Amino acid sequence: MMLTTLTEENYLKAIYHISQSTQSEVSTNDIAQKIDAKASSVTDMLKKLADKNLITYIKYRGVHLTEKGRLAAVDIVRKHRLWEVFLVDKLNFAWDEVHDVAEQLEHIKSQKLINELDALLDFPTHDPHGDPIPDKNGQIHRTNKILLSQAEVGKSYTCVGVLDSSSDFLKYLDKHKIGIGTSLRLDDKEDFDQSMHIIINGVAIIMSKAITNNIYVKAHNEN
Amino acid sequence: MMLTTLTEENYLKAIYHISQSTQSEVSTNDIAQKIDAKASSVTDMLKKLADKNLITYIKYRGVHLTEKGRLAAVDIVRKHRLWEVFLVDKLNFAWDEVHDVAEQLEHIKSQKLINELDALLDFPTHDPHGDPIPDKNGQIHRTNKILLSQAEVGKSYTCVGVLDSSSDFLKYLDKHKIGIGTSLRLDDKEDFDQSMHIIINGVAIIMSKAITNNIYVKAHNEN
DNA sequence: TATAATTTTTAGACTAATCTAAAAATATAT
DNA sequence: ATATATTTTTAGATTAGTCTAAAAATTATA
Repeated sequence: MMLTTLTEENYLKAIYHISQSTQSEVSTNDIAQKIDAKASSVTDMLKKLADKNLITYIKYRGVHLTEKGRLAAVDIVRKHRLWEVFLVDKLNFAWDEVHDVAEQLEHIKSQKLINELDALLDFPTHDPHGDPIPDKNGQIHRTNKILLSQAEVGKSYTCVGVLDSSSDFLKYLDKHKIGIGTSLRLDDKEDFDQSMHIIINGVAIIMSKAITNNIYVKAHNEN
Repeated sequence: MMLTTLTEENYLKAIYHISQSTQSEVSTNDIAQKIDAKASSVTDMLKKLADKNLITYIKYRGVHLTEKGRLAAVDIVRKHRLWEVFLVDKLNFAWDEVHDVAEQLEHIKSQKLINELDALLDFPTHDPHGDPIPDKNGQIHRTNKILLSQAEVGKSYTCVGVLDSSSDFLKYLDKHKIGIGTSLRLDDKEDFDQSMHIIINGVAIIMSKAITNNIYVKAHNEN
């Protein structure tokens, strides 16, 4: 098993995350934007990753991860999310403070470390933002969640995750006492701007589409 | 405050540890040996560290840490030792397994992380090998320990640390149920080879000078 | 104290990851 | 279908950290 450098790992992770949303081939520019590097730098790295059989790369045609590359990427995601749980559950980090530190911790190389951490945290299935934690074999147990913006008026939901994990957005949620597991009911929806009337803990608040588009929920009485 | 790279941190730590044993100026060759690099590479790095005011460096004369450099080095040592405690106390690592992982973890940059880790571990003062953990201000609380080889026949002692932390040596100690906090009594000492007759948990064992030279003890009824 | 041995530094080169600027390929629009 | 715009790649340079080989300085020895 060939060692991956920290930089390679960051590229794999970026390709993985982009391919999650686009489904199709991942473009050089998209990676460049995600990594915050120039497209020319990305091209160089893509050649390197292709040489290592971590991606398939055809000039001008974009890339996708090989199975080997996907496993490597998922392993980093697993570590990232486990560390996030550790930071929140054991070290009193707020959920908007964990990302930068987890970005560093995810690159620590030790199988025993991550296995024991998993056990210490009691084998969590989701990170503090509601994202699923891949298991040891790279399997991801997905919940059938929808965006709050897609919810039906009159129904009740549980908040199961967030799309945007920016600090500003998470602070908004904290301010309104919304977190993973919070129950809410959609009372009404304005046709004009899609803003929603939501009841949380008996309190009514109005959320703009910008907000509801970034909260994942699961309908009550579903699995 | 200027950021230090991972490599710079490793050099600072090496210089710190060497200067602990030698007291005087640290030589290029000693650093090269510790870092496992060529002397020419070390010279290059010394210039860089001197430019950053982390060491004072006079060509051909060796180096020593400035106060700024000492604080940076001690901060890394603090992190290393706290992580070692974490690995042993929370993640079930044996004391001969912690070093390599702690070498990686010590470079994670987050003040909050290390403060919270310290609290989680209940503010430990010593790492699993008995070495003192520097406090937040870089102060080190030293115990007046002696090597077991210097102990007096007939007296009782407590094991407070080890000099050699190699895996082989630590496994030897594990095998004979010797750890930090273990009580022992020096029953006799051979003039010929300085081997010692030690009583541990009522069991008598004989230790060669090679062993007793690597165990730190504190006499009973001392502070 | 002159010579030999050792240590340290310099000079020049290499690798990984990055950049800018220009060229090539692909996609879009008239 | 041709021109224009965008994306991607190439070419060449840069930086951090490392190396080898040779030169310079220091230390040890006779």
